[in-house]
Amino acid sequence: MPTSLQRTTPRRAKSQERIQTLLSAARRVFSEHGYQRTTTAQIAQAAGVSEATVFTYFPGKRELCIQVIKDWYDEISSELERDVPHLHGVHAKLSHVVRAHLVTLLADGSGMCALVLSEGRAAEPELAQVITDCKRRYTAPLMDCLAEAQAQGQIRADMPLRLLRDLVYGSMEHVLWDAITTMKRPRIDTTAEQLTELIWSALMPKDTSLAALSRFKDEVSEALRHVQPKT
Amino acid sequence: MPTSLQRTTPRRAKSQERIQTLLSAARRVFSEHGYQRTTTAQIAQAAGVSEATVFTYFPGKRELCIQVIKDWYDEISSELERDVPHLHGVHAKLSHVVRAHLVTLLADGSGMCALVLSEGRAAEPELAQVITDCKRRYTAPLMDCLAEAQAQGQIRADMPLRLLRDLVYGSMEHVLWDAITTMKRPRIDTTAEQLTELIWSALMPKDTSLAALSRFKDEVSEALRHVQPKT
Amino acid sequence: MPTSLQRTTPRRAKSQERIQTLLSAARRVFSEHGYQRTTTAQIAQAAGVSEATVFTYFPGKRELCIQVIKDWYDEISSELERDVPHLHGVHAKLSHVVRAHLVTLLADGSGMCALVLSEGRAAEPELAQVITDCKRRYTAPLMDCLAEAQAQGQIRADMPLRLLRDLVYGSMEHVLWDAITTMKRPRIDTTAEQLTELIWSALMPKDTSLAALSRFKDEVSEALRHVQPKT
Amino acid sequence: MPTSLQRTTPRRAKSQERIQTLLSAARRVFSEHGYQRTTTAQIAQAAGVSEATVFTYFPGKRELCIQVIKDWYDEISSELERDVPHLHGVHAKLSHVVRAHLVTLLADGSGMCALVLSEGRAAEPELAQVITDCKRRYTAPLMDCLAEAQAQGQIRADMPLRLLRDLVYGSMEHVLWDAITTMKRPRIDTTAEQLTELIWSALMPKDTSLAALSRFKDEVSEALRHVQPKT
DNA sequence: TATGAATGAGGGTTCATTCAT
DNA sequence: CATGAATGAACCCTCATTCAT
Repeated sequence: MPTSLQRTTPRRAKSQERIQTLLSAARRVFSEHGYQRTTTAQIAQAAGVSEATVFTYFPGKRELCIQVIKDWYDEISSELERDVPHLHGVHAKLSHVVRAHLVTLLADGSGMCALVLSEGRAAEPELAQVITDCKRRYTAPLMDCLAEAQAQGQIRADMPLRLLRDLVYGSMEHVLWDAITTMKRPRIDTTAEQLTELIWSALMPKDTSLAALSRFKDEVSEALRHVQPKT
Repeated sequence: MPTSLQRTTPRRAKSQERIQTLLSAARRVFSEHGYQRTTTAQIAQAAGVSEATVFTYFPGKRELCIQVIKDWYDEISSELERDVPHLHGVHAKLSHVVRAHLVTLLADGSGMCALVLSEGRAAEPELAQVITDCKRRYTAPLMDCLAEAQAQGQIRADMPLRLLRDLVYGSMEHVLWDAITTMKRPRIDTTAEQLTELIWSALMPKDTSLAALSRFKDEVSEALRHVQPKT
Repeated sequence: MPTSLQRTTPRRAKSQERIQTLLSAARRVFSEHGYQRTTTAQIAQAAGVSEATVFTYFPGKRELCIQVIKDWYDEISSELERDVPHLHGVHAKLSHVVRAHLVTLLADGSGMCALVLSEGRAAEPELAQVITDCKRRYTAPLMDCLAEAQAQGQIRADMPLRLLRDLVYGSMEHVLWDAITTMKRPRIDTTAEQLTELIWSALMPKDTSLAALSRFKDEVSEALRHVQPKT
Repeated sequence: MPTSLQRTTPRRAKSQERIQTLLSAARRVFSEHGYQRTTTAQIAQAAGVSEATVFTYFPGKRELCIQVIKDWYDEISSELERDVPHLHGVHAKLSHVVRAHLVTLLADGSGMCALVLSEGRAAEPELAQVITDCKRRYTAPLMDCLAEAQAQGQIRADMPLRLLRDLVYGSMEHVLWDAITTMKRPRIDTTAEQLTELIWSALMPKDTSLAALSRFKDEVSEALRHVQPKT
């Protein structure tokens, strides 16, 4: 499609552009200073527009920040939703999610990590609620996987799923916040592997006994008999 | 015998009493509204004194909040330091710490939980620093125990201690914050036991062969499912 | 043609106009009450705007006052810089400066005199510094002239220039402050002439002797021979 | 008289002592920080008493400061009143007063100089009034002498006495304030001599013809320079 | 639509002074 | 008498938000 045609809807396009400019500027400023310490004046300046224009497109500072957070979660949630299904096995998925989480929140200098970790618990209740909601979708790919794994006995089923989520994401948040406050960036790969391993140990059914292994041996033998070529 | 007409907040109190009154009032208000949304006027009113009196005893709002937090951490840290040494075995200590943590932060209606969880990540850097420092002492009884246990091979030594701390306290914070935001108080006993059990599993030294097998099993199972779909 | 209903302080003014309005109002209020006793609320009221508007245009009370003082010194310094060079002879320049100083500071009811005399010595160090700096420029036309006159032997050179400045401006300040505190306005013309005469006596070289006059007579006679028409 | 007897009026003595302690402490603090920036708390602390005690002996901060200033002026005025009469001749008295003034205000580190110079013009009208009054007595020894000298034709009588006072004390104040703000202590002896000499020149009766000639010379010289440029 | 301009609604802090003990 | 304790009354400043142009 030719570029020139896109000029047929300049109004709308302009409007959308403006919104994007604002969101982008707002993300930058909110990331750097946090919600409370960011002023609408800073955002307007960063976006190169007047302060009033911010309020033309967003009802207020809070709503703008909410949108920023929603958009960001959209991005990283989409990524997970796109990638996780292609992985096979609970362990692989867990490993991927852990690594992706750390990479996303540590590797980029976006500061969004500090924003969501901080505002997720901040005094602004609406913000905290939005973050809580966004987290639900973000954690779904892994949680769904874990739920299924529990149902199939691949991981221990004697723990509420909710607690597993606390274990996984709580640990990671603690790691991240520690990194943020101490300003020491840990080796992401090592940390991801270690964290995965730790969590994995916790997830394992208690009865991973020799008996179970024995049963498993039979399964494998039987299976192998049916499989010849490299899939 | 004191004056027959006793007031809860006498108009003229001894310095120490007034300080306690103020700290107590401040703890109540800060707990309920968080640091930022609390005004010095609210604190003064809650303490039954004029706003200026607050500043007679504390240099400012921040310092008052810091003292509130320090005092609270003092209390719960002392408790741990008193009780933990009497327990024998890593598991017993872990179990106690987890349970005490949940009890302290969930059972009382003080709201201090929300305050420290929230302000520990909030925009006021000085507060966050104080909380970080207090946490160090608070987590020491368990962390010392875990360090020793690592040295003696009672728990896995292939993980940095720091990561174990993230696992333990991160999980708990997540549980707590979840409880705060959803306003659903979980069964403390059950949750404490389950959490202890989960963490304990993660801490156990790996029986390498079993673990490897276990993970191998997961991979193979997953592979089989795809190789011979719905046999 | 502008709107038929003109206000002295239109609710929406151009930035420059508002700044002028504020500076003008501030000059009035600061002049009357001095820096410390002036409140930002008073200035806002005098300018017919809200208190917040004051802070839209000036970083704070101090900066506003500084601007008021700078502007005022700009005016009177420019005047001197414009007029003094057209005058010939040290005496004429001294006479003009003294008269202009008294006229400026006594004749107008601006009260700026009291402000600069007072704040020039007040507790606010930044203000005092600004006034000191402004005075340097203000006194330059005369001081440069005196310096040159010293070099050419027209006035006594055995005194530090600095002391001559103290003599000239110290005397005048004392006269002015006396007028302010006693609320008696002296006859400006008379006072200016007398003060000039007093100072001039002090500036004269000690050796204005007959010998020098004798030499001078020759000079004049010689000169007159070359000059015919009325210059 | 034996010391023990003085103990028969301990109450009164104690009271007087306390007042002296307070005045002494107040002088120290006011001198250092100026009136406005001094708090009653500072004074109380410096005196080693409680803040309330200050108000037991003085109606308020202002009155205390007034007393401090009065006492100080008493001291230096008494000194002058004691010494000046012993001197003979106008010049000797002028010389002494100038020197004594500079010595008193520059040599001691009391800071009273800055206090009276500053508060003499400050926004607190009552203080300024007190200082004005004190100055009258302080300047009297010299002013009386000058008045008499005028009557006797020893110094020029064509100037109001008031103006001579402005000349003398204005010059000195300017010198002092300059010293205070630039923090450069001038050589007191040299400055005193030079200032005396300058002022003395101004005070001398005009030898009318010489003076007129002198001024005429200045005018002619200037004119000649323009009439026959660069001959 | 975009904005320059203006502001309402607080917030934290200071300090001279009062008063019951 | 001395004071520990308490406070009333300001004051400067911030900022999200509104509105006329």
